Amino acid sequence: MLEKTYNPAEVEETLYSDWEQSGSFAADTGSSKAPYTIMMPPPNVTGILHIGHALTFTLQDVLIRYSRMRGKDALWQPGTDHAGIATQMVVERQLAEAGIHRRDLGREKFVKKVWDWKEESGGSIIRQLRRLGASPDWEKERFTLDDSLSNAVTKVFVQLHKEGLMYRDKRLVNWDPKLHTAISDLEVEQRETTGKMWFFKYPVDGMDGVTITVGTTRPETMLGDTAVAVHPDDERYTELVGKTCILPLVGRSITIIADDYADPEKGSGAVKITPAHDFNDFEVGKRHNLERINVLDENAALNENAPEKYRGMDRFDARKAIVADMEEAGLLEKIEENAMVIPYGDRSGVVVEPWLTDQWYVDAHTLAQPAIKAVETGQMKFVPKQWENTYFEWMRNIQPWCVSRQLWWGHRIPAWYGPDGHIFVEETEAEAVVAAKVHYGKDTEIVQDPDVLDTWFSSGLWPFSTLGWPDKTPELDRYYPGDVLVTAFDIIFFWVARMMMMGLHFMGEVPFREVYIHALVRDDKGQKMSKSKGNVMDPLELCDKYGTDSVRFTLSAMAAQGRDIKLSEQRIAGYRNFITKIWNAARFCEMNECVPSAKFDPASVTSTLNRWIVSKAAEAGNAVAASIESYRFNEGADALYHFTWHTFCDWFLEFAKPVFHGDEEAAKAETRATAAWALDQILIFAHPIMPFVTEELWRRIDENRGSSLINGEWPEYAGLSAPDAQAEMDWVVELISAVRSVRAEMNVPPKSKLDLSVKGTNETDQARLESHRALVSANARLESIVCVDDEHDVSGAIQTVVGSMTLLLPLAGVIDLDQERARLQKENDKHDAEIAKIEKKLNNAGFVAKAPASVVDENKARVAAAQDAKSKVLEALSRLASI
RNA sequence: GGGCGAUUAGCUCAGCGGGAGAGCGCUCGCUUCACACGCGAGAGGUCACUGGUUCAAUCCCAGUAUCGCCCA
Repeated sequence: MLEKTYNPAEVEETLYSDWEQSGSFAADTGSSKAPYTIMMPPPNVTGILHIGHALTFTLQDVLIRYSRMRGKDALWQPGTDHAGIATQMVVERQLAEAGIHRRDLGREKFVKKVWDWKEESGGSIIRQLRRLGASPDWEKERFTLDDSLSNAVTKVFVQLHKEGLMYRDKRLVNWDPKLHTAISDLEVEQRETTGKMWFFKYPVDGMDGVTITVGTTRPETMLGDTAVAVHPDDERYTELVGKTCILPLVGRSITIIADDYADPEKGSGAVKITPAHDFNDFEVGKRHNLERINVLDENAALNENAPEKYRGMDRFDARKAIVADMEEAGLLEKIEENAMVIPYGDRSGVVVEPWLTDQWYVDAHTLAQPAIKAVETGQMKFVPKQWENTYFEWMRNIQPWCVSRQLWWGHRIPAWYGPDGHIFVEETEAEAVVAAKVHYGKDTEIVQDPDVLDTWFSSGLWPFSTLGWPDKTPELDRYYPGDVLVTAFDIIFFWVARMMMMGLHFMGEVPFREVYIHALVRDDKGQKMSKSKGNVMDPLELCDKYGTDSVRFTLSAMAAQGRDIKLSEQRIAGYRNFITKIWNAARFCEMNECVPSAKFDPASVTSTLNRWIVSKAAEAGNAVAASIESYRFNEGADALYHFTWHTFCDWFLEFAKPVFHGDEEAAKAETRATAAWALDQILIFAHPIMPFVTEELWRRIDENRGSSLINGEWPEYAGLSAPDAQAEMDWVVELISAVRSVRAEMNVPPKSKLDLSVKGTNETDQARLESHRALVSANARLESIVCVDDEHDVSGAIQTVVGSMTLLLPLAGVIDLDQERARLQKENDKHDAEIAKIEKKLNNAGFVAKAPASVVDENKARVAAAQDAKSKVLEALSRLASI
């Protein structure tokens, strides 16, 4: 006997390990089934499961479990990402607590420490994933720093280099002065702030007392100025172009140049040019062949190129000092408030500095071309489609991708330098040594590049590196390309774009056919959840409180396309109740000896009631399947919820009660078998979303099944449609609802049973009444049901209209005539409104002429029905008047 | 500045060219032999605003307002 409520805590762990140990999650390379592949976006090894993970992994698991039940050989490839900066920061922080800096340890020891940390505390997110019920093929779990994946990274780097798509260049990078590494454009967060603009006067050479005023937001970088620019058309400055001015505090003579970059509207119209410290100025510098003077060190403090006084000062201290010194020199014209955007490192949270360094770059522009084309031609599709725009926008304007990082944790760049700086890019040191010998004509000492690669470089290879590439493995052959990638929009650039470029370049094929972009779970202010903002919700706490299935169902039900999710705990509680409802439906079936049978054929049932529920179950199952296949998880969840609660529980089981309590053995047997079958269907099509409770019930309902639901088969619901049975049961539902409505409005005590007389019945009505007498009586709480003719005395009866029938309920003594009149009047008004609305349409010649015939007919039928009902109500009203 | 999205019941949100929906909340009545995490019956909405297209607009188009996000 099932308990009164489902207790998730008791079953989840057992079921999960049972699934895992029985190999239910494993893909099978030798299978004759068609493959279905999802690459799990590898979470950071430092990651803690947050609600966004819960959403994305739930949806992926729904797809995987569904596909598995659909007879596919499903591979959900799991793993974790080494997360260069994030992981290094975690370990550095730990060391810092012990007062140790990574430099004290040295590279080798430090990297060892990180590995130790990874083995001990890393990957907790993988354990948390199990709590979520996720069913990836754990045997195939990978880590981006695994030997085989690292090997792939090296190969890719070397090949790209050989093809000229990977190169070293001296350019401005986004330098993080706290982490001491370059970061890519994507890792920079642009924050709007109100800052200041300082107006400095630079004395013009040879023109006594004449100055040119430049507006700047970065006074400290003036020490590296190598020009002043004005717009060529700016007449205020025409005379000064070509002349030189003196850079105050430094004394260097710099040229006044004309360049379109200077905006006459902004500031004074003249702008100082610091090619070594500003991306725009760098471009201007290139056009005018200006010297690049770097005045900052790796900490963003002033370096030896600055005048002695400022050397070693932090950039912001230097700013104050310089402004003060300029003011003292009488060269500070004014200070204005200025709305501006300041770049911050997304990991460190400090202001990022454009800094001139040598870095490795990927020619993303070239790689992007096939990746753009693949989406244009539909080889890869975004769902929802609108995200194509985001993808195209970025891909078409893609910048060289800086992939080197000045970190120790990550894939070491396979490049070695000779004494003269000559670069050797090879897969191994041995090969580099050989190359150097060839190049120099003798054994020559070479030194490996100390840098590592951007984490996203290896992530970009994930769809094929995890399958064994560059080896030609059976897995690679079978599971690439994947079917769908499921992710949030925020990593379209970081990851999706990179996988597309790498996949197309190295595999010659897109890495996946579709990308489903789901919502972002935001906090109550609509803010993106992130660790740094500290506004994360803990899905595991919710799982503890409500059960994992409740959380999964809630997330699925809210995963509508195109809008972000604001999650409320109340809603989870509501869906927990749904699970209890399923549980109790099963309990009811158990109490009434509804046992599933393998021999049961749903197409063979005979009673209207059973044909009806079979038909409805098939509809629901098909609706859930179609929803999942089109990534409309919310619609699938709705279909499931509605069928289970409002069709199966509210009506079918209630209708089955009189059968179960009756003495027609054949009907009883069929209805029991049908109920058991329908319940099984609910478990089947609920399983992808709610794996635990469904599996538990599947086993508890029939301990001799010998199979797990996870390995169950999703039936083809064909040939089960029964429109006649549906029409008939709809009629019954309407009848019962009408009686209940009157009872409630008239405050009839629930216990008292009424005698129902029905007027205006046709043969169909009479036959239906006859065959459903028991269940109508039970559900409407009736003592008797009789059909009467038009002459029947209705005095003292409440009347209500259902279709062409008028229901008469004897409520003499309880009827408040005024109340009853008001009730009927209200009903009448409703019909009037309906009739007016439709007639207006039908009276429109254009409508009748141009609308499809079916729509016109439908409206005609509706207005006829409403008129019929109205006349019945009017009749009732007139009878009332005559009492 | 450019782009995208949102505006529907008290709240959170579905729907999207021909009958306005869900969950929660609210009201009334029920210890009805599966379930009070329940059952039954209800209340509640000029579908942001203004134009346009159409026989027909909550839905399509244009504009306005407000809010949010992304990119520069």
